[in-house]
Amino acid sequence: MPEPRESEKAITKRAEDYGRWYTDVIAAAELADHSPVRGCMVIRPHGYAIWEAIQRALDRMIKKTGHQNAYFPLFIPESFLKKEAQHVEGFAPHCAVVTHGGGQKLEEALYVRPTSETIMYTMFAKWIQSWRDLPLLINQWANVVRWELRTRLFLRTCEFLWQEGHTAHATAEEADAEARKMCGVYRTFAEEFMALPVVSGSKSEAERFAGAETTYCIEGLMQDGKALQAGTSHFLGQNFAKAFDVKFQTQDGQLAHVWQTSWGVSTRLVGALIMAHSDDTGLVLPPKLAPIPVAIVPIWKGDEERKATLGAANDLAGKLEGAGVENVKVDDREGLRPGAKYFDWERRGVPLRVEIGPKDLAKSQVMLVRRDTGAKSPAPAAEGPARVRALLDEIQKGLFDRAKSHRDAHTFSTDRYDDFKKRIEEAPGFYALRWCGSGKCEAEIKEETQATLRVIPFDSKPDPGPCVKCGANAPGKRAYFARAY
RNA sequence: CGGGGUGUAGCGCAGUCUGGCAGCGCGCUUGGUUUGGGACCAAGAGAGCGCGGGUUCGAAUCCCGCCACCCCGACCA
Repeated sequence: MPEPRESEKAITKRAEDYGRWYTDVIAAAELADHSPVRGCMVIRPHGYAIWEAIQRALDRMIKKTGHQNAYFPLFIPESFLKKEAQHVEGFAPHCAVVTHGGGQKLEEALYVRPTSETIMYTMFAKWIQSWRDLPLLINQWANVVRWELRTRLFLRTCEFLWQEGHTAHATAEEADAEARKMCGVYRTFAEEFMALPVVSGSKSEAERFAGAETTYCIEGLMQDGKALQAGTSHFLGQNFAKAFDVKFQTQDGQLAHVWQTSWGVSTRLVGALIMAHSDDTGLVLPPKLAPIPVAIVPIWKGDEERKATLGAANDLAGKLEGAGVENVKVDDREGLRPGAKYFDWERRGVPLRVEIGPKDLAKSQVMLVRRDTGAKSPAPAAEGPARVRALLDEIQKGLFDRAKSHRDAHTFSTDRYDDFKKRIEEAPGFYALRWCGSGKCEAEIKEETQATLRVIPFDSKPDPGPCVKCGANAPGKRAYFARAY
């Protein structure tokens, strides 16, 4: 690809400064902007359209697994938040609190929700009486607020959008299975829609959600070798049920607390998408989540050619819509030369560009250009719609494969601590290490290497041996450590 | 919250040391010619220099205070 013009702000090269590159890509693709309120972002139309695509696909999956959407209040009475000890300890310091309303000081302060366990389970307690009311499977799409000190667009902002699922079950086994199931749903979503390979598994005690018994997660690896938690799912045990008195009568007439789960993904996924696939030219989006999967650029000289190529472009767009490819964009802008249009769509991450010029019309063909590889190939006009569909599938798969080889190439294993310490500097990525399970070793590793325990993968076998840090027996699976966002 | 940096037109910057009435490129507007990888010509619009004080005949430039944002570390989806 050609060098950007000097006069225009260039996108910083990834190799030069990955953080700045990330910011530049977001600006160039007009995904989001910093708001006047510190730590908060404005999601611009193109960025929001990506979130909507994520929502559309994920909402369908959540409903297919039996959950229903509902909506709970933004405000949570202070006393609710304080009912579960671990939970309040984890969240209270990061909350925004409303103390006044209607010009008067409130009797009880209202917390702006950092997550909705407490308000939801207060209601669950009212709704659940019998085992027949279980399982209760609720999801909500909402905004939440956490008073973060250091923020980055999409990855960490004080307010963010997310989906939070909350369920109640009759048995621990069922609830744990639910938490695992939803982690699996996230994994499928990440891999099939985002083209992002992830490692799924459980978190360590130190990394788990405040108030949970177990936290499961999916972890992706970004192009710079840093890990990103892309989704979490928690088995809450009866911790909240006891705090909020969520009880039901069993089939044999006993009174029992429910077993619960909660799980969520957020607008952080948009950040993951950006960092997983984009390049030095700008945004690269997987076709399944691209607001505009195909942009058709007619090329003309004079009115006659304009009419002919624009006509062919509109014709193809119509056929694509008919073939199930929605939101195809015909770039009929006057006053912009074709090259300028190419750059424009490339920056915005449109997966496939179709060029139709007089030469193509003469040969009854269209020119197809992939965003991910830059490969340009002609296709007979009659086969245009079919070729476009096939190429979009190829791009979706190609992005996943590329991300997966990158992930695999940056997943290492070592048994020597000094080796790990050295290599995490030179080659960031996942490091599969034997770990004795102690929080002390985990904390020391973090202190000394800035790497945290990201995940203990589901699909790996126990590999007993000495703990990489203390040498004590590590009987279980290897844990994946990485530096993370 | 600690360390570093930056605030001048929508964006990127120059001007600040050595005070003298704000400039360049891109973008934008209008008209025309263009259109197979960021078009060209012409004419325009647009900021009073992050905010508040001060010093001075005069402050974007000097002094004091504050704020915001960015980057790097401690906490989190």
